[in-house]
Amino acid sequence: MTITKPSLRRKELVSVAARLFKENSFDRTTVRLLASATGLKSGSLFHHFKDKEEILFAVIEDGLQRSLETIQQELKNNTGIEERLFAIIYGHLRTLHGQEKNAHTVSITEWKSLSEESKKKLIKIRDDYEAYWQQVIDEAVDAGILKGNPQLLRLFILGSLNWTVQWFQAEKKLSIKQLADESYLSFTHQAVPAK
Amino acid sequence: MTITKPSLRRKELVSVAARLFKENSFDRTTVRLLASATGLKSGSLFHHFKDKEEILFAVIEDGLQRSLETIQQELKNNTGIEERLFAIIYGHLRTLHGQEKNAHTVSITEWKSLSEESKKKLIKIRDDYEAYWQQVIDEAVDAGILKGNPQLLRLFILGSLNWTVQWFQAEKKLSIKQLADESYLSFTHQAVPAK
DNA sequence: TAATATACCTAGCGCTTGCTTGGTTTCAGA
DNA sequence: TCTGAAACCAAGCAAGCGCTAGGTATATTA
Repeated sequence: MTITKPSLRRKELVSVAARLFKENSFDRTTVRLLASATGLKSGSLFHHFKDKEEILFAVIEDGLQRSLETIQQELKNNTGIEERLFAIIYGHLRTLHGQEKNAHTVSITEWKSLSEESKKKLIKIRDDYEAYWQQVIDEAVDAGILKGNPQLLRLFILGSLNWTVQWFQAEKKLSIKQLADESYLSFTHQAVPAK
Repeated sequence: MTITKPSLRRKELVSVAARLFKENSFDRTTVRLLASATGLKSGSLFHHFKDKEEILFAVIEDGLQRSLETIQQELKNNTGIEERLFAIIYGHLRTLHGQEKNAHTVSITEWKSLSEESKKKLIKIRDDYEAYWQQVIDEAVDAGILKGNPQLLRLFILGSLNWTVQWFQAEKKLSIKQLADESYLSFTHQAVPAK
């Protein structure tokens, strides 16, 4: 076994880094800032990570993994196509705006800051995630709930949801649930099915 | 008159900067890189701009102005609500992906890199732009072409269109016109009206 | 043709960045 | 209680950053 289980401190660093990367961007978050936010000196970070990019990698991996698990769970618990479509939208928005939201946000906004090598390692999780989405959208188009090209629909819907990180603030005017309701309505032209 | 008309060189710098800011981001575009891409030495940039942020300001101002003029023109040439909705979508996508696309893209992706002071100066153009959008969407909802809360619809539609900068490459698989068609279909559930 | 402003270059300053090195503390297991 | 590894710190290096100062070309106008 070469994989060492992440230490408590490492987990803390990933969590704090996620917050800072979201607030200031990866480039403008210095190792000194991250260190002082954790009560460490800057040099000590490199006992836990070999370089700054490895921190970003850990954050994004965490964000992708979490969001994947969330929608897998959502889809397991819902069978009807209307329920499934709403569930995947809601799941996506929950990991973007709920608790521990920062990592998923960073995995979207800072993907471009990863090295090509890192992208290669993480693309599998992303592809998995998108495959789940594509499946649901294909079904929804077949059922006549959505209209248009399924692949483009996936990009349009995910795009509009991802873009919410630019403007949505949970519980300010709208709850995450309400946001999901409205998104569902905009794309399907019908209200969310009552449970 | 305190406003001096921009020199040829300045225009060239803004255009090249737009390209580089889009390709590498503002933070990772050094003044040395921009200078050498224009055949200048790094110090000479500061004869045209007082600092690096002023370059970003000029790029974003250009991008906002251009896109505003485009949709104003589009709306002037179209009267029916279906045509107007399609026209504003198409106009937005054209400034994002057509010729001179870089500035509009940067005005979206690098807005957060502006100082608060700069944002204040430019927010007026952005507000104008969004007001045109809101107007069209309000009309479309009234006419029953779109379903849902008009304000949120604006955010969802613009979000999905803005997100295309992450994945769309003009003329590779789809033309900009086709992309606009598909977007219109996804949100309205009906095909674009024939001219 | 001389005067003047504009455009550019050379050289480098001062600062911040990610990261390293070498030594010290902390703490779990024998 | 001793020992070794893991976790941390103090100090600072090398490189890159935005930007400046002072001088030189180039072009315009009188």
